[in-house]
Amino acid sequence: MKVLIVEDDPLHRSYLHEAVRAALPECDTVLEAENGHTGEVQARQSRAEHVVMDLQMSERNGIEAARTIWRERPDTKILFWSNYSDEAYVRGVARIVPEGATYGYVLKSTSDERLKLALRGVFIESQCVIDREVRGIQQKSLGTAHGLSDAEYEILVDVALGLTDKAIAQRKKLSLRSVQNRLQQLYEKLDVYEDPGNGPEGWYNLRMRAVAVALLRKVLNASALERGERELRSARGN
Amino acid sequence: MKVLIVEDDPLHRSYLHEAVRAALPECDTVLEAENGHTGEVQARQSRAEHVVMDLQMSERNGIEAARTIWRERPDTKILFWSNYSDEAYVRGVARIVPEGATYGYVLKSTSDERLKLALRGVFIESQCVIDREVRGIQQKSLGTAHGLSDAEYEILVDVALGLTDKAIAQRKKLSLRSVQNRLQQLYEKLDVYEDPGNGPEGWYNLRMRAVAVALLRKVLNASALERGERELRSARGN
DNA sequence: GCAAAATTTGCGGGTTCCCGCAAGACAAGA
DNA sequence: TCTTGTCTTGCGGGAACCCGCAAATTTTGC
Repeated sequence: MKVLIVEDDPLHRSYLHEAVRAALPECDTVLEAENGHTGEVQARQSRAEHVVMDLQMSERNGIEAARTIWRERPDTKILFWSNYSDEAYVRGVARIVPEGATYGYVLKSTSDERLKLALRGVFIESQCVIDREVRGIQQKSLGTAHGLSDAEYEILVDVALGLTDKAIAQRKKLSLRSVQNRLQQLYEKLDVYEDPGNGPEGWYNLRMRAVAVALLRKVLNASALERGERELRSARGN
Repeated sequence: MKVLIVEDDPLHRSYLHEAVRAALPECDTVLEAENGHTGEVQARQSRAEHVVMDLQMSERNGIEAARTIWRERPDTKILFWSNYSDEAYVRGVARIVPEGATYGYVLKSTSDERLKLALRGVFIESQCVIDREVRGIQQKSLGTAHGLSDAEYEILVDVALGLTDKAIAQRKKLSLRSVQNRLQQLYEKLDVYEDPGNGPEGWYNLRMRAVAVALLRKVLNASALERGERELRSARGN
């Protein structure tokens, strides 16, 4: 059994190495990669079916890398291992998990014990192991309470990239007014309308404010923006 | 001699602990804090004059903590130790350094040797030690080439928070038109005007696009936004 | 102290955004 | 089939944004 570790921080990498050795005596080789790009290459060459993946690496982040790995071999088991449980990351991972794939998502702050359980759960028992905190975010993100639907999320990204309503309409094959409707839903859900009595009226530019709120709440983050920007550019150049 | 380490990641914390022990034999006590808030408290209680500070911690980030520490004792020597050299962080640190204070800024990816040199340089020799990469960002940020002036940066933050032109005018005590002028400078510097021939005209909402570009280039980041939001709220509630 | 340079301000207009209103489109269910 | 609910689209208008132009003001350099 082979395990590939993709993690850019050397300290965390060697910690993971130890953890894998300790948790999985049946594992005979542990490979390491220091960013998403070399991670993809290593996974392809070594045919490793078990991967521990950091999100948020320079060069190429974990979500991108995981996507291409899963595209090539959808039965690869991936344990995501991240500092943050930003809604944007959780949503990003959920978007790329193939049908029936087994994966896990644990925070770097979890105990050694929990990490060990996650490693065995995902790699040996083929369970999906998701940390409580992360699970909480996932629920919130799906629960219609103040969670955004996929449609709303996509339009949020487009707006955040700086596209006009017209451009979004064209991209999404919708009428101008429909785009604006979705925007209004977004404004509602993100609770952007001003508290009456808190400063004069017209204090906020709703469009911008919605994005600001999304960023502050981590519904959106820089890495999601980068992803959006790349997609936009590639859509242009075809 | 006392050294206080403020760092939320336990692995990095113990690594730093070792590094301090090795680099500074004259240091008799090493204290640790796991976020900005407890860091401030520890600094106050222990009267430590030497601090190694992570930026980007939950609870209270390094810039905030450093500011209050320096406010109480401006001669404290602080070595910032961060994963990133985002322009927003570099600018954030530069904003709070008191006149004549000695500090350093090194990346977590530097070698043990360079870290050691930085520790001795800042704490013993009272030099300012700044990593090459960080220095590069600093230059770029100050060089008028495509760097933003303080005025432009501030307006960028206001826009990014979602304020209307009118609101910004009021806040900054300027006329509406002046705010719009500053915005135009911003659009120019961030190079937001579309490549003619790249899609139809009117593809971008300049206001939003400027913020998106700033985020993508790390001129602005989530932590700068949070800082702005706090300031905004406190300005409201007085 | 004065002239040049940079900033600030007002005006006017074209464009985009924000949104209420109401008429179609489509699916699920009685 | 008819109702009910959700989603989409068009129309219209008020507000905000973007910006060229030119006068007023402040800052800078000598």
